[in-house]
Amino acid sequence: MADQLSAQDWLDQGLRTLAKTGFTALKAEPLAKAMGVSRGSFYWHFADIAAFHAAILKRWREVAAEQVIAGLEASAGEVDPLSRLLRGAFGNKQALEKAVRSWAAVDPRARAAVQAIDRRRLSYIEGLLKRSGRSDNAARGRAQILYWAFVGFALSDQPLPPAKQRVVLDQLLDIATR
Amino acid sequence: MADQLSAQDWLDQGLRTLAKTGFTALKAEPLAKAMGVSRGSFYWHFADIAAFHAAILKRWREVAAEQVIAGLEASAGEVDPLSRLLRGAFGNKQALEKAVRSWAAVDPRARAAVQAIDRRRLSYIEGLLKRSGRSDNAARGRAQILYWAFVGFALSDQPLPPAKQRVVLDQLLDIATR
DNA sequence: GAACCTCCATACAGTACTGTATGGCAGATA
DNA sequence: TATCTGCCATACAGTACTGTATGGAGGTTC
Repeated sequence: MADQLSAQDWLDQGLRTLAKTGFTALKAEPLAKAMGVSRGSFYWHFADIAAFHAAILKRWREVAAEQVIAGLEASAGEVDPLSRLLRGAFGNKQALEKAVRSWAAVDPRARAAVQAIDRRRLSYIEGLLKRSGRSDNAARGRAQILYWAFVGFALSDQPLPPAKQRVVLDQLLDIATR
Repeated sequence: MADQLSAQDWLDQGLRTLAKTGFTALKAEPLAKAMGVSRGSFYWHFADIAAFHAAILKRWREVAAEQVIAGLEASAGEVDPLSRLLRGAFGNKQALEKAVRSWAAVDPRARAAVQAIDRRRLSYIEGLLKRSGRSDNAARGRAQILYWAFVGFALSDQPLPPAKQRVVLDQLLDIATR
């Protein structure tokens, strides 16, 4: 990060504070203060707050589904991808996921982004379940339930003790593969 | 609702707008305008915004767990309570649930309320599962997964078509009772 | 019927923002 | 070296709130 800022720098900072403090902190003045510049920089790179929000959501959509799925498919073959997906999803903090979904309850633009991501991920999980030999109907239902459980996990902020986490993960895999 | 307002009237209006517009609408001036009075009434019934928020959360805690559980236990006996619980939970809109959980991602007081409710409901579901003959370990894991799924459902705003909803509910009951 | 007490309106100062207008500075361009 | 351009600071007006102070109308009490 040079002494000159780019729009990307603002987006990175935006995603960080989004994950850390929530969408209510996505405002020009506090962000500028956190980056050690004035709002003049902000309003040079973005037309207004709405444009900044839109850019943040667009950036999130890029990272949220594609990156994860691409990473999974790339290193596929060694283990069951569904198993690795569940372990990855239920093993991390998901702070950004939580912040965006909280945002979506209030802002229709965030809601649209979340809905798009949901469709993308759901159909991906559904495909994985079918690939491991489920009927269309069963795969659709299981995918929905597993994904709901992930969203619930992401929103809940009581990190399970590792022992219980293993038990829950085993049961999740059992539900997914039975 | 007489022409004189009570603190309870303000709380009712607060819960309505919370479910409808989200926690960002819980402000004195817009609420007063919506009720056709001035903020003078608000600041007579509540010390400040923080006190109003605390009262809203307290009220939500009263309704959120106790009312549901009490209603279930009262009319118990005819069907499996776990089945009725799931049908009730996954069959309604849960707009208030969504609003409060979104709030909890930003405000620590809302977060505390949600955590308290989560513990209450989780242990209740766990008890139901044990009652129907599960081991402690299995009941704990299943309860966590089912509850996560409920939270995910509550937060998601794509109402399933009734046909798919029946499929998902059957699978949920299968997961719960198998 | 005069002193309450409850509930609300109005007016004020203060805060935390947004967006715009303008000017300046440092480096690239010619 | 003069100019131009990309990036930022500063200053201003405007908005949407919060909280407080004060007063006033209507019913209650003695």
